[in-house]
Amino acid sequence: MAKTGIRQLADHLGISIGTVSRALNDRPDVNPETRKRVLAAATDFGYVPNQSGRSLRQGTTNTIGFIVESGTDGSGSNDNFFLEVFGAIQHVFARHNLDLVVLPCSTDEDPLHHLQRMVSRRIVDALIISATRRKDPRISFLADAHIPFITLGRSSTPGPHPWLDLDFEGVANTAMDRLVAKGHRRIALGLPSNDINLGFLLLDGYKAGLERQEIAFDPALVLRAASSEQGGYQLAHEVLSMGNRPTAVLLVHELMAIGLYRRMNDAGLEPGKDLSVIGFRESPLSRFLIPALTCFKLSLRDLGQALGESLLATIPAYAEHYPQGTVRRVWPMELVPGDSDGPPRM
Amino acid sequence: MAKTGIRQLADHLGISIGTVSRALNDRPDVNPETRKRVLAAATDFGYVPNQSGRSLRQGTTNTIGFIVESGTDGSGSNDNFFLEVFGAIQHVFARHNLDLVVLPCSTDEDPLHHLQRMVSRRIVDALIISATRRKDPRISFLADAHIPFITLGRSSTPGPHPWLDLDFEGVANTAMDRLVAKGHRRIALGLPSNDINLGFLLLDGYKAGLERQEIAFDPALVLRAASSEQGGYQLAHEVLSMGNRPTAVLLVHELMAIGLYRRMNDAGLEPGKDLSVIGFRESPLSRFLIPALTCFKLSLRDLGQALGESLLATIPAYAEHYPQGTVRRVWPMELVPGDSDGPPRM
DNA sequence: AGTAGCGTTGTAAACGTTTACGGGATTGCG
DNA sequence: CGCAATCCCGTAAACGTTTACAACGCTACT
Repeated sequence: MAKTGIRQLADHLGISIGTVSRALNDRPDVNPETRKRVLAAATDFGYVPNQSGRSLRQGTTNTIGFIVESGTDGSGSNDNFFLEVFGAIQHVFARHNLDLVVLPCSTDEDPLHHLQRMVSRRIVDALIISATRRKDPRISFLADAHIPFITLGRSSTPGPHPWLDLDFEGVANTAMDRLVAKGHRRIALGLPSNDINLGFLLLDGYKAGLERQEIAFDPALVLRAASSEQGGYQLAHEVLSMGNRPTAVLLVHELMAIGLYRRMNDAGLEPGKDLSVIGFRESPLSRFLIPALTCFKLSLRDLGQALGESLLATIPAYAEHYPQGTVRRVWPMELVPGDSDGPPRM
Repeated sequence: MAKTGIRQLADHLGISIGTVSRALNDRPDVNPETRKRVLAAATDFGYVPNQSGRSLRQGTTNTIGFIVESGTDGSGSNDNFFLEVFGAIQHVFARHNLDLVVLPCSTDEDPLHHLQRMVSRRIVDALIISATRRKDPRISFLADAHIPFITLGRSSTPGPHPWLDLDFEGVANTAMDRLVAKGHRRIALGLPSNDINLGFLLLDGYKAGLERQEIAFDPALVLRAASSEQGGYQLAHEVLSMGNRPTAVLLVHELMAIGLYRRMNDAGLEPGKDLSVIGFRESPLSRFLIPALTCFKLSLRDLGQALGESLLATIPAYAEHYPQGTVRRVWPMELVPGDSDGPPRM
C-alpha cells in the first residue's frame, strides 16, 4: 500500500490535486458534489495531510509549545499540576486542530537555548511559558522575534504579551488576616529560593497584610528554601531554632508543608498547635495530610482553558473566535480551611 | 533583515546552495576551506535550517514523542516522575540534535487517536509510550505502522519492540519476604484499579512470594483502588473493616500510602504498628512521611537515559552509536527501609 | 599524451502541500 | 445574439531543504 498523498487521491478520482486540496480545506470554490467524493475517498484511503509539506508551504506548523521546567528542585510545577493544565489547554486547541507539545527545559541550562531552537527552526507557532522570573530574558526575546506567546506568571520585564497569574498578593493578604484574627503576631514567610517572580509577589502581599494589621515588618521572618519536602524541612529547622520563634508560617508550596510537618514531628511538636501553617496551592495531598493543610483552591482546568484561549486571542488567525483581546489577568484563589492553623500557643 | 535561508548564505558567499548544504551537514566531499567559510557565515547570519523543509525532503522530523497519560483520577505521580525522566531522555537526544516532545493523552479518550494523528502526519519519527496495558492496542498499531518505539512497561501483546520495565515481581517478592520475616502471614496487596500491566506483574510476584513462604493465597486480600491519595484512603477503609484483618499491606503507589495513613489516623491507628505498610516507588515524599515509608528506590535519571538510548538503538540511523541491539530489560529496584513496617501486633 | 582517478562544485529534481492565476463551461441579462 | 458574471477546475509556482548526477579541474600513472 503506497503512501497516500494528495496526488494519489487526485489520480484515483480523476481530478487535479488543486481541487482535492481545496475540497479538503473547506474552500468555497469547489462543487459540493466533488467535495463529497473527495472527502469520501480521503477517509477511504485513510489520508491525512503531511504536516511538513503543509508547514513548508504556509509557514505555519499548527503546533504550540508549552515550556515547563524540569528542575530537580521541584520549583512549582510537579507532574499533576502541569499535566492537568495541559489537558485543559489541549482541549481548547483541539477545536482548531492545533497540536500542543511540552518542551521540558532543565533549570540548569540556558533558558533561551530551547527557545532559539524552537523559534528559528519554526517548530512551533506560538508558546506558553511558565515559571516566569522577576527579570525574564525569554520575554524580550520572544517579543523581539514576534512570536505570539503567553506567560503563566507576571514578570517585571514589560512586554505587550498576555499573561495569566495567580493572585499571590491576595493569597498572602487573606492568609495574614486569618492568622492575625486567630491571634498571631509573629508570622514567618517561606519563599522559594530562586528568583521566580511569585516570591516577590507573595512578599508584597505579606507586607501589605502586615501593614494593614499594623504589625512591624521583621526581615528575619522572611525565609527562603527550595520548593520541596527537603526545603520545607530545612525551613522548619530554621524556624524552630529562632530565638523569638514565630507562631505561624505561610508557605509558598504545599510540598514544603510535608517537610515542615516532618521536622515538627521530629521535635515532638504538632502543626496547628505549636506552629500554625498555611500552605499555598491545594492539591489532593493537602486534605490527606495530618492535620489537613489550610491552603488555597484553584481550578487547574479553568486556568488551562483560560491560558489556551487567551493565547489564541492574540494570534491573528484565531483571534476572531476569541474577542477578548490580549488578556492580562490575575486569577483568584479561594481559601480552603484545614486543621493546620489554630490560635497561637502561649 | 530578511529571513536567512540556505539560499541567502549561498548568494552571499558566491557559491551554490548544494555546497552550502553539504558543508552544513558535514559531508565529506567539500573543501575544508569553503566549509569553514560557510560555517562562519552561518553563525554570522544566525542561520538555522528550517525543519519543515528538511523534514519534507528527507521524510524524517528529528522529533521523538513521549506519550504520557494525563488522567484526572490522579493516577500520575505527585512529584517530578515524568519531568525527571524527560530530562534524562532529552539529554541523550540532544547529542543527536533530536527534539523530544511530550504528548499527554487523557485516559478517557481513545488511546489510538493521538497515535494515528502523530504517525500519519509524520510529526514524530519515533515514540516512547508509557503505562502499557495488559493488552495494549498501541503496540500492534505502531508495529504495523513500522514506527520505531519503546515502551516503558511490558505488555502481554507481543511485538518486536524494545521495552524497559521495573522489576515488579522482584519488588513484590522482596517485600513479601521482608514482611513474612517480621512475622506477618496475612498480607494484603493494593493494586491499581485499571488494567495497567504492572498490576498483573505485582500480583505474580505477590503470589510467588506467598508460594515460596508456603502461605495459601487468599483472593480476598487482593484489593484494587485508584493510584491516588483518595484511592489509598478507600483501600485502607476496606482493609480496616475486614473481618480477619491483614497485618500488612503492599501498595502499588506511594500516593496511596498518604491516604492510608490518613485513614488509619482517623481510626486512631498507627502505621507500622497497627498495620505495616510497604510502598512502591521511593520519592522525596516517602522519607518525609510520618512514619517514613518503606519502599523501593529507583534512579529516574538512569532509567530515562536507558530509555532514550535503547530507543535510538533500534533506529537504523542512530543504531551505530548504540550497539546494544533491541533492549528488553527489567530494571532492578532497591529496598529503602523506613519505619512503616514492623512486627504484627498480636 | 592520453586516461583514469580524485576532489570539489554546480545543477536540478525531488519531498507534499497550498494558492494565485487563468480558462472553460454555464448561466443570466440586456 | 452578445457580453458579463458566476462557478468550478486545472496549471504551475512556490515553500526550504537534501542529494543524485554531471561536470569541472587537477594529479598521477601508464
